[in-house]
Amino acid sequence: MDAIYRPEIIEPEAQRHWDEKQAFKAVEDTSKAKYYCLSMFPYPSGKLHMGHVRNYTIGDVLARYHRMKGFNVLQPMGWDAFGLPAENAAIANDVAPASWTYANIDYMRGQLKRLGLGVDWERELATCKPDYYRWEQWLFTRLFEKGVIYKKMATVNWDPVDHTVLANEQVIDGRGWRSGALVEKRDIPMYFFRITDYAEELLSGLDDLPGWPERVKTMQRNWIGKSFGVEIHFPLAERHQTGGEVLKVFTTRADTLYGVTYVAVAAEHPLATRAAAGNPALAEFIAECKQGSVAEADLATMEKKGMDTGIRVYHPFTNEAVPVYVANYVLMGYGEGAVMAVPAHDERDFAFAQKYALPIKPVVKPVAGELTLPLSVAYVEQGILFDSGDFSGRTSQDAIEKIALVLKALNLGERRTTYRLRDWGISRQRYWGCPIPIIHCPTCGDLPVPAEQLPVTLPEGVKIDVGSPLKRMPEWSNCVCPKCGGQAERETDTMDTFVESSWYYARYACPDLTTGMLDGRANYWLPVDQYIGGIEHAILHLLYARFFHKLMRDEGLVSTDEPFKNLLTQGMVIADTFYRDLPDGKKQWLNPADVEQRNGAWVLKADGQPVLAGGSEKMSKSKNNGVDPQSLIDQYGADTARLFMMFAAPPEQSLEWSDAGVEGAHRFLKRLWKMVYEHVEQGVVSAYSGGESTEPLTDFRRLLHQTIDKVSDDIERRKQFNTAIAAIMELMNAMAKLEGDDALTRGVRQEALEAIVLMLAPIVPHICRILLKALKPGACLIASPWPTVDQAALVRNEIELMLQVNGKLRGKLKVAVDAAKDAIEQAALSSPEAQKHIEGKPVKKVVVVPGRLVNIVV
RNA sequence: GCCCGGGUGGCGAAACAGGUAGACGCAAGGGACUUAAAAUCCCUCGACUUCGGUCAUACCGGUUCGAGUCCGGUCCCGGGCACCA
Repeated sequence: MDAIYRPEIIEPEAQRHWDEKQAFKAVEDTSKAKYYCLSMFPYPSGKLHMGHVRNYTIGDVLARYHRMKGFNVLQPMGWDAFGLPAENAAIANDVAPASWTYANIDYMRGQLKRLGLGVDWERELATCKPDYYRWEQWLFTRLFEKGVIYKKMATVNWDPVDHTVLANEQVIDGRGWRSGALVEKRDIPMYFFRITDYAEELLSGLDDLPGWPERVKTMQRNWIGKSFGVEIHFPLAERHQTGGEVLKVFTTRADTLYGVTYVAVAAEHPLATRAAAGNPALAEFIAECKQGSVAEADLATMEKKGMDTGIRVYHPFTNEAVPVYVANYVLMGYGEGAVMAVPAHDERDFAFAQKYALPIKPVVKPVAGELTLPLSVAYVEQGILFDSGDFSGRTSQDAIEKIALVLKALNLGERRTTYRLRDWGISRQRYWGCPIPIIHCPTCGDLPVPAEQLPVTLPEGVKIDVGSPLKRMPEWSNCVCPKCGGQAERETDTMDTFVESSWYYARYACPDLTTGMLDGRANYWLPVDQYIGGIEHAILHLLYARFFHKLMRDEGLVSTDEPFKNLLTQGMVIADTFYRDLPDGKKQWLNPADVEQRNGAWVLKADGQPVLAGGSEKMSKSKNNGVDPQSLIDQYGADTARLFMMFAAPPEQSLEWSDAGVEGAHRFLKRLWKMVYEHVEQGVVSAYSGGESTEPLTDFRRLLHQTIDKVSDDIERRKQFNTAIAAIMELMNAMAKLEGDDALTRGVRQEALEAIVLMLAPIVPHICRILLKALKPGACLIASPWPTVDQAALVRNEIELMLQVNGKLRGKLKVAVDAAKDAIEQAALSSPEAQKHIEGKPVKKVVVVPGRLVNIVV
């Protein structure tokens, strides 16, 4: 064994060794329990950033740990290779998206291998390859025929200067990021997945996922947004006849029906369009509402505006006329695109009514007490109805039931359950994505591409500028109708990249399959036992993947209901952002590595000129604040990078990036190396295996086995690696104090070092491989089992209790481990520390918490 | 704006089920070794203190013998909001 720790030598050697042995090749084996450990695959943005290192190290620690515990482990890796950044890079650097993407994949694969991940690289896949996306297209055609996919109009961000559709990210302050033009909303035809058909199952299925973090399930529940309410019809004619025209609204607060003072409809609502026909001012307002982005965050924060349509509807019970407003805050896509407004009992309606001097009519008061009138804020709680006709005096809950019944009898509404969840629009007017396998025939309509003609291959090597080149490639889009044989055209839109990432976890089971999407191997490996990824995917990706799993199940492709049994959502690695304002009003984002602080101000290192700080955000390409781990790995090695990342914070917590402490992690590995070196230099010894002992050795062995117990629990149950590492550090500190070179002491030291090396192996595998071979010549790390706890070593006779008087710590008390409660009380009361603070005052009671403390209350 | 998290020493954090606040590490200061430096090793390290203690887990209030942990409210930071992935 070398006296000096040299990661630059031992790490490549270990990686070469594992490669040659195919150490991490996963083979289906029904004789062993399987463990499918999956980290979310990366988008090949160019270089790894610290968030990737965190994600993949967590996954690798869990995979290697379970391997040591005897599981048949699968840990694959691949590339989420379609997407917008490739098009942006292609425009900026005048390269084809495909070659940019493949070059990034090659570079990042090298970086991942350098991290020493225990990945089965034979299963690697890239979603931009036809052998992957052809099965996505195949499933699409089946779902299209089944009616799970349909076409309808949808609103997008339209850049009127570049004549292109913009992603929400590309709209900055209501303007296109490249052109600077004011963005407009535009309706275009798109394909949709009927995810709302699965809303109920997606919601109830969350209850069967005990291995998911509660916060993720809460977010998904809120996103699906099941609400029980009442659909209410407001007739358009004063003397309503059954079958006459009505305006439908949905509300969860039917109890406030008598407080309705206006009805608000979305700008796209047919009633608004009708009213605008003879009203230029209204038409102009509706046009104004159609400006700006479609993002909900923008809609929700903009100024609430509205305009009277002049149309009146009639209250279903009182027959009073109610004005219909067009309001920019009403969403066409939710409910009926119309809401009944009750200013007295809804904050948003209250503000709107005040702005437009509309009446505010309270009809619900608290169960105990009265409303102070006039209202200064909306009263939004439920309560007791008043001024509500026959319903006055009823509770809100009761009134909702009764009102629904009466409406039903009048044929003017009924109880209804709605979901906030909307169908999933997957059409993208972009080039670098999976082509939607549809053929448009002027005589036969929209037809799915026949299975034998799949895949519809995306032409690579295409140069692009603004917009999708597919729309300008008739040689690609012209085709023959599979039904009538006439001249037809291919769909030129591509799919949302969330579609690819919704099923890749299943394809890893059989990435080489050329005759189908999935085979029986998928049912061996699925569900994923442990899924690890950023919390930013809590809703969209994880919901879409759950949905897709159910679609595949209903096609008979998989046999389970849910794809991911256990989920670990790692916190974001965030870093400062810096920028400069460019003359054209755009921002130039600068990497934190190129920026430094001089005299209290941030400047660019290159030119010394000031830059602006933009706050901390998750590391991303768009904000250029990713920190490349490469220099860290080059300088200290992969083990140090892994150890440092795992020690910095618990996985679920967000982590502000700082490299302070890297030295410490490296120092720890050097210390470990030295400790093993000095031990083995004295000759081979076998580990302590029972028999005689001394008090210090018994105490040390108790700590050793407590540590094994704690580290196992930290990794397996708590998935908290920082405390596992801290416990091992404590153990090593205690061992450093252990004196003597006699055979007994050296045997205990051998036992401890073997355990330490094995416990650290999932985190820092390269160094542990060498250290284990030094400790036990001929031993193979990746075939070694996890250390076991010697229960006998844990036994103790005496414990220390905290002694409190009135909840304040006053001393400590040593008692026998099996001491009776009375004896503990007596010992506590008679102790000098307690006597001193009792000062003769009467003792009210004594609280004894077994194994913890005694509290004397005076 | 809405939904979900978070806030503890100079810094990253620990305290797992309401029971010793600050484990472990970083930085800093002091010392040993060295011609010197690096490396390594040892010690100190929340604030105040009359050296008895007192205060302290973003802020305000509550429950409890006892609150970083539970409840109500406020402020700040991060994630998501359906076309970034």
